[in-house]
Amino acid sequence: GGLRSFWDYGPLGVELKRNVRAAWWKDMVQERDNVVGLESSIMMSPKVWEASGHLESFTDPLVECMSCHQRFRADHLPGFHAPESGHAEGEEGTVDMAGAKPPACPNCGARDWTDPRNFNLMFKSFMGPIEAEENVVYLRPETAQGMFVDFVTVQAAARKKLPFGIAQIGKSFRNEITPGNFIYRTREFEQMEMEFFVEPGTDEEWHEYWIEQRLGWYTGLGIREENLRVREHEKDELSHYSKRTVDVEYAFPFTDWGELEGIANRTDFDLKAHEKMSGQDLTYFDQEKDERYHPYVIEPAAGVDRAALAFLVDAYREEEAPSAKGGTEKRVVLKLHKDLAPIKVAVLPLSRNEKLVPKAREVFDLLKGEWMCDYDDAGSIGRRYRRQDEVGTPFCLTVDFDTLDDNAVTVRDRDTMRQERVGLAGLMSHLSGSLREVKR
RNA sequence: GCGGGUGUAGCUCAAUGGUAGAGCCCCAGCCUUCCAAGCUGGUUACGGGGGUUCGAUUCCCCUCACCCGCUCCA
Repeated sequence: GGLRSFWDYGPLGVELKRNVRAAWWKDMVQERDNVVGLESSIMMSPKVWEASGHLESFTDPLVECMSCHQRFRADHLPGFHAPESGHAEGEEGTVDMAGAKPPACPNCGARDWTDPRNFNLMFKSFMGPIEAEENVVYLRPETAQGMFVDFVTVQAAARKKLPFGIAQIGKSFRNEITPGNFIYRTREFEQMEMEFFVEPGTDEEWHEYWIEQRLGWYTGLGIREENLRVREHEKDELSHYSKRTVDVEYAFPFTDWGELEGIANRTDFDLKAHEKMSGQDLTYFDQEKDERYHPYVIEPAAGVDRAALAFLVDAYREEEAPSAKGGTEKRVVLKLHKDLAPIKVAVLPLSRNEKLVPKAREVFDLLKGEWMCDYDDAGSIGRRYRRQDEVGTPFCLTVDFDTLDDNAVTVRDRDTMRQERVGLAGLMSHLSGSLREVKR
């Protein structure tokens, strides 16, 4: 049996996700001299979540109509007192009867409610053998706090001056009330977050910069522009830490638009909050200006799983292709960007002929150290091409009887289905050129 | 969590109160030497538990999971 909202990625899915992470890391860390990486732990001192506001603001007080069983946020209905914030989930509030009747249910009009109940979105556990309140620990609901808590240490160790960023990829956990839509909203998910620390006053400009950068990342990896948009958050939907947030949204087939990434101006909220809680000085010393201040933070926060899903959906095509019998037939092909394709090269002997197989193995061995390759000798060559098309493999190499004489293979292109003859001596460099990242 | 719906093979479906078939896929062999060919054979399923019954995939209950809506976010 499964567990609601938890998913496993199979052999191809795990490669796709690895490639999404790698593409992000390359773009955000490797190719920038003002961004460094970090891997912080999933469990942190509960004080961190107290300081960040997640213990308080990640709590939704819910009431349920006893008549129609619809649920509403208690603080959105007049007459309710939510449980005092910052306390344990499950704690009950009260109905304020001083204000006459309880509110009418917006759905059915009844006035019969359950008591408001706090629902915190953080998973919790207990550290050590005693399951007591003082031993409660939380699974992080975002990776960002690691960057804030470690800000001073990383800044000093990496010897970075503002503006600079700290990037992290890792799992986060949120006890969502309603997960769903496959891997779109899950309770365990993976984030790619970067906190970019800037001088206050330059934050709005940098915000614009990162919005543009992040859009370019998606389109550079093949997402069609018409399926992307940027949406400004309304004032009342801003997170507790945010001055301004825009979402990068994708036109998922199951919803009109769904969020891929949030790009937030977190101001100096987090650094100041941690400073207050810990007593540690979290200011930055600006040598040129000879002053100390709390940097503002611009945060592009993306979901690995959502990005993978968007890339997958966007790449799926059904095409008319000529068939061997003369007519046309449907060809299913994943036109994934080459950087994202789970398998880069498939090695296919034309048949299981005893002379072809060892030669094909030789070609596979030649390439396997450099790229994720597949070896397949089962079925007709046409069938094997289509299999690779379906999983988005950019190139198929066919070892035929001529190979035994000319030491060359046929390189077949996924998108054009065209073939060219390439000698084994130049095969590596040929493929390197073909698979090289498409520069924006 | 609440309301509604649904669970049969990897996928799409079928049948049945007497323990399940098909197409596609997959595997093996033959054949075949560049775009899902053909022939032969083969693997794989009633989500789980309980009840009624001589017998349950079928009827009932519970449970788990998925889909749609409410709600939320990376």
